[in-house]
Amino acid sequence: MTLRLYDTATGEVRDFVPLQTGKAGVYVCGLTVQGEPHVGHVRSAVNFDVLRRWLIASGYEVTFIRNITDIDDKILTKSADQGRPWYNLAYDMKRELDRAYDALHVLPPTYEPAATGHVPEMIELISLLIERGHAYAAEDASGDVYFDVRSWPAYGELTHQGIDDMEAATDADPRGKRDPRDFALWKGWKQDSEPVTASWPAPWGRGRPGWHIECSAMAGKYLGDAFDIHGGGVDLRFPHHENEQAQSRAAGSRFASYWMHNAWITTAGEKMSKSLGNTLSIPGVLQRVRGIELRYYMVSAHYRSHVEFSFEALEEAASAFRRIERFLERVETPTPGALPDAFVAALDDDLGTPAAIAAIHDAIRQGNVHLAADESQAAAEVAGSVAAMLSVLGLDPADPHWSQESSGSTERLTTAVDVLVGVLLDQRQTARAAKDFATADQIRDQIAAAGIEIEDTPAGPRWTLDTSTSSVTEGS
RNA sequence: GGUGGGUUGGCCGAGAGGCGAGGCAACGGACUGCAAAUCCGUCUACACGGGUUCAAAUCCCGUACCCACCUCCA
Repeated sequence: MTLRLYDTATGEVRDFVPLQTGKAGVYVCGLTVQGEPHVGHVRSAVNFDVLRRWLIASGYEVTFIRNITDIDDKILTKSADQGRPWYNLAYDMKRELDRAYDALHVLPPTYEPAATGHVPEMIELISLLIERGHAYAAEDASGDVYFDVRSWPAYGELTHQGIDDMEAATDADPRGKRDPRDFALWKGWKQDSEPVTASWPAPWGRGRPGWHIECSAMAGKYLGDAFDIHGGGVDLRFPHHENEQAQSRAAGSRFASYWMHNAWITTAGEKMSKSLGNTLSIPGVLQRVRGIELRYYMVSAHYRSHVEFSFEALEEAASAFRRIERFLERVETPTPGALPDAFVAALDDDLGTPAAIAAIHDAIRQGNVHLAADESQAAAEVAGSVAAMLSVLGLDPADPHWSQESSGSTERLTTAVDVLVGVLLDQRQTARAAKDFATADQIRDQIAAAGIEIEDTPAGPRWTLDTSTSSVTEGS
């Protein structure tokens, strides 16, 4: 069984053949840190995190690079509006992003290069492109440097477009471009509107790097002139990835062997208005469900499928996930288990996470049957297998990462609640033994009103927090 | 205009010529003092119109509607 991946460049699912046996180099476009991360941003990160975990589980030694863009027009504009240095805004938002990644258990990359830390590499690359006749300094006084699209016949190959078929750029300002589709590799410093801290010296004058050149320079530095997989959101295919590939190849690199793009997650056809944007920010969504449940929701759809985000669907996914957790909780000590063939086949088929999750649910039904039949050994084996599958998807509830949030005081609180609920449950058991069911039910209702669910099991009653009732009501 | 994708049961969401993915919800049954959890069962869907085929949700042609990208975007 070999891993097969959908490659945007060829438009088909094909066998993954790494450049070096047993190794995989992956570059994923991270974010421009200019605002609070929302569910859409994180979907990309989660999808490529699953890719990474699966490569590792399949025996690959993975080098995983995900950049951050910490200088661009928006950052400069926003920070100016907010009256603070651009690097402070970028840094704050970067920390916000880290928190979001962490909340979703997205593993830290091998390295996370920032654009501002790689200006010399970019200047070197731009110089090379100029030397080779694929880039030129603007024919006006802007100080910009552009990539010459017409000098690279393969331009458009990634997205299967011909230059002449592209809509003429409506962007009003052709500046000193030879062709409207030429894109900026270097942006000259605008003395009157941009802080000097946002500029770097270069052979063609002070300025800052264009967006596309960043990724080419950083991917080249950390993964070499040829690497296996380049990923990002669908919207990045053009122009970002097309441009990246063109400039890297024009500079003599082979660049990525496979291009993977995740689909969008959107809301009911509406634009992300301010109010919607707020509720879809990661901290906002995490007031409704736990991070592990949000991750399950994202993983339960295929990464190339467009997802229409809704809290209803999210809650539904959370319910499904709780079924998984309940099974795991009922098994005392899982025996380390292997990944079922169906699960492996699912992920090998272009990361078929929905089928992989179906395999998990199949195992759980089987495990529940074992539990019902009091076959604890068999159940423990199933639980081990389930845990192994969940772990590959970053969804193992037993992973210490997920309990990180509960600090020592939370643990003590849990213990305290356990004792208190225990007292009530003892009273209820006494009432039940006396067949005083009215009292027994009254006690259960009181406990339920506090958000705690009671289950009577052969081993006695047990309580769990009722996570399905949202602790937070929607604001108006 | 160009490029890419979509329309699946009450809902979410897979599949991509034949074998009822999976989940959520609902309903019936078992279990329970009653519940909950769990198990068993029920709900047999693929936008529309043609065509190919022994066989089509899946392939082909056409129609409708939707979305993304071609400008910053995960």
